[in-house]
Amino acid sequence: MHDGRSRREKFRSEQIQSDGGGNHPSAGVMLVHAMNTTRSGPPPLTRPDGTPPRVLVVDDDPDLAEVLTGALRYQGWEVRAASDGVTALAAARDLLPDAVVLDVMLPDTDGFAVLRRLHEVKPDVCVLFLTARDAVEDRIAGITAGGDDYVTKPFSLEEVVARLRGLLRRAGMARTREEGPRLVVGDLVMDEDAREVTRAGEPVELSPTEFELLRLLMSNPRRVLSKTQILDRVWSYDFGGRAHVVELYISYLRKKVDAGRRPMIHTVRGAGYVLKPVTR
Amino acid sequence: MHDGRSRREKFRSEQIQSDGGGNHPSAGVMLVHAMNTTRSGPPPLTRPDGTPPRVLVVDDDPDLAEVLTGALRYQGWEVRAASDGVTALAAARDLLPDAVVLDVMLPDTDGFAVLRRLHEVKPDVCVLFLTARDAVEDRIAGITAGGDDYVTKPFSLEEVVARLRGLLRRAGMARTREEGPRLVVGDLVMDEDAREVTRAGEPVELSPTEFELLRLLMSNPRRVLSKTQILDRVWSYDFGGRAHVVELYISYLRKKVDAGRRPMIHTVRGAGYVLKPVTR
DNA sequence: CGAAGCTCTCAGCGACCTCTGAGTCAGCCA
DNA sequence: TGGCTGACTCAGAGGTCGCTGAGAGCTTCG
Repeated sequence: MHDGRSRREKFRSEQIQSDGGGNHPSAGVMLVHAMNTTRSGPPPLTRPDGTPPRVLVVDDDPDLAEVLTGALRYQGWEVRAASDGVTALAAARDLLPDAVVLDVMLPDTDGFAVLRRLHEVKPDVCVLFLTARDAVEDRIAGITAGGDDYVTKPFSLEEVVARLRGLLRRAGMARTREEGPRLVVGDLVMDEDAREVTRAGEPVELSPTEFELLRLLMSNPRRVLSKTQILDRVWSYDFGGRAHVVELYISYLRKKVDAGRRPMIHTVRGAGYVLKPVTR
Repeated sequence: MHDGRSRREKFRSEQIQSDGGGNHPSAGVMLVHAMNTTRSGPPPLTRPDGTPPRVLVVDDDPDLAEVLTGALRYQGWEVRAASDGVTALAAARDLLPDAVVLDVMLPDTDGFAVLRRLHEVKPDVCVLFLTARDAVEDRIAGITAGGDDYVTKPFSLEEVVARLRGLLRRAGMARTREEGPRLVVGDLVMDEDAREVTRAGEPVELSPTEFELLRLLMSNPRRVLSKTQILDRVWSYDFGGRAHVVELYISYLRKKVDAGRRPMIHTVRGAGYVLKPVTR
């Protein structure tokens, strides 16, 4: 099937360009085929009136905005995008969003100014900041004290979605079916908030990447995910590596999750990986 | 039928660019006439109002566009084709498609731009990208943000159709008769997402090609498929092999699917193969 | 400043898949 | 019946895919 080849080669050339010049190639570039399949497992969030949550995406990079918009819409949420502060405020007044994804670097206005005005429009809005890694973390830290959150670029889609889901949940959006922020597949249980995982009651210690990968698998039980899909969702968009890392991390997960027990992680040769409860 | 030849040559040259000149002996690879018979088979997808899904095919290669259009129409869907970004958007406004098959290499526009405009026209449209395996220029190998997907050239028609069906299903097109992503013929059951096949409840292990072939047969129960048709749909269009492989893989399938049981796979001498439920 | 942990690269091995070739069998027609 | 064509199967070469150990660069933490 489609392996990561084209992607890989492309990254290669990008890397060459950017290795000479510094950091990330213009973002947006390789966001790409991020979540090709999967409407995923966890029950959707809804507003008190039963309608889907409303999210406003504010970023001046149209490609990045497009990808984010798509990813969030895919969660079943109502999404609108804006490319600068002025447009954002207009959209906010119209949409009255529950949450805003806000790039702190905007062409016309300072992100924080926008933030202030946003709260005037809708006081209880929660905000997920997008910020460069080396940006003034203190200011962010100060701002996010109020229940907001932030992620640094480059990020993975899985991460943005998870954070946003966390914000919305804390802001009072209920899950329709279940209550807890827990993923359960067979005797494998993940508490997303506490970042704890247990298999048959026994705790499983995972590194951040392992956790993220397992979350993706548990969100899509019984569904084969290709290495490319996994790469696109778990790793950040500027990752230049090959699909090989996925194998590596699957191998790590197996050692920790399946360790000696009956395996839940299965390889489907030529297709990808599946997580499914042990059947007898 | 249409000339398989010019098409073949065209594909061949494309592939030479990308393969670096791999040697595929010219063979009677004739795409087309794969789907020029009448409809049947798997439970069709429908839109909520009962009408067939609408799909827009955007590709600047008229031969490829034609082949795709034919294959999708054969699924019972309403299909329109466009050869560039501008035409595509116009067609999208008119047709309001549920899904778009989009070649990322378009003469006039950037794939990202088209994608953005498409979403403006119809926010919930889902997109299947076609991308060259190593196209240096397509910085978008995929762009899949939401419930989108992509396939790399050269692809097999079967793969495109399956992916598109997956997208449509997840986008809310219900099957008229059945619900799940499952194909059922007699006691033979295929779960496309989990990539699992069972016969009379017992699991059947299949290699990727075997799986693809069986999917084609199960999508066309009780219909005779010629070896050429099978070759065209299961193998990618640049495959240089002969029809002999089909016999070989049918033989493999028989060992695994029919193994000792009453046969479901039948040979129609001089015509092809059929899959049908066991009758008594 | 050293230790520990995390992420990723590299390389080797083993298993599996795909396809070729050749030999055999089965059906069809003169 | 003999000859022909089409279909089936076996065996095997070659390639691909996936798994894992070893270790290097980096960050974090004490």
